[in-house]
Amino acid sequence: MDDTLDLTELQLAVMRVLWDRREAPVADVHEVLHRERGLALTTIATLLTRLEKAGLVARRPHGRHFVYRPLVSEEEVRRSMVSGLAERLFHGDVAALVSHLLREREIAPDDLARVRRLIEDREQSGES
Amino acid sequence: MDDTLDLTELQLAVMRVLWDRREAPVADVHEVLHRERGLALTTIATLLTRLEKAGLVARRPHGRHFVYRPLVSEEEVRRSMVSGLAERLFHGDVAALVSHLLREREIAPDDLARVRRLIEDREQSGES
DNA sequence: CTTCTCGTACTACACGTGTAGAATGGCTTT
DNA sequence: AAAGCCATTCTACACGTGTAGTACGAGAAG
Repeated sequence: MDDTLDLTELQLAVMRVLWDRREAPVADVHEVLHRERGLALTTIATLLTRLEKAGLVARRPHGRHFVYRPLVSEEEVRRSMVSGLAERLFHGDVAALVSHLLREREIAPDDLARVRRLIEDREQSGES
Repeated sequence: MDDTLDLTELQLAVMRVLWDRREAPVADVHEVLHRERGLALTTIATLLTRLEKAGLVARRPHGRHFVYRPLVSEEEVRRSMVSGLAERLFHGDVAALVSHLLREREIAPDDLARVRRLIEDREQSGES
C-alpha cells in the first residue's frame, strides 16, 4: 500500500477497457485502442505485458489465449494520482488545490452549486 | 499557447528555485538541490540545459557564467498540470475532480469551510 | 606565475515509454 | 491435408529522464 501509481494517458486508456469489462483478451483492448488511435495489436500486447510486469494487471489463460484483469481499481489510481499532484504542486494542501480549481478553471455555475452542496453534506455528516 | 506542460518532480524542484529567485545561477540551484537530495552540480547543469532546450527556462550570460530564469510561471504550470489531470482522469469534469477530493482525501473541517466560502464568493460574483 | 576551483560542454548509461515488425505455433476454414 | 489467421514472445528503436563523470578554460588564491 505504498505504491506511487502514476499512469500515462496510454496506460489509462488500456486500464479503462479492463475496468469497463473487468476482464478482457488482448483483442478487445486492441479493438478499442485501434479505433481510438490506430494502435497495432502487438503494441497492445506489449503494453499489457509491461503492465503485468509492473503489477497493475494480471492475466490468466483462457482457451488458446489470455485474458487480462486489473489489479488496481480506477478509484485507487485516481486517489494516488490526484494526491500525487496535490503533493507535487501544492505541498499536499488539498484545499489549495480546490481553490486553484475554483480560481483558474472555468467552472459552470451548476457545477459550483453541485460542489457547494457536496461540501454542505460533508460538513453536516462530519460534525465532530 | 498549446503546450502541454507536464513537469516531473525533479523539474519542478528546479523551477521552484528559479520561481523563488526570479533568476539564478547554476550554483544556487545546486545549493538547494544538493541539500535536498544530494545531486551533483553537473546534474543540475544537465537539467537546466534540458529545460532550456524544452523552452521552459532561458539563460543569459552573467560574468563568467550563466543565470537562468523561468519562461513559464508557476501558475501556468499548475493550470496545465491540474487540467491535464482532470482531463485524463475525469474527462475534464472539474466538478468531478473536486467531488473526488472531498470524498477521498481527508480534508480538515477548517479547509472544508474555507472552500465553501470560496464557492460562495464565487457564486456571488459569478451571477450571470 | 602556478595551482586550485568551479561552471560549461560532452558523453554516457540505465530505465520507462510509445510503437511495432518478425518469428512461431496452433485453430479455422477450405 | 493445405492455407490462413491471429495471439504470444522477442527484438528493436527513438526519445525523455535521472544521474553523473571527464575534459576544458578562466578566474581566484598563493
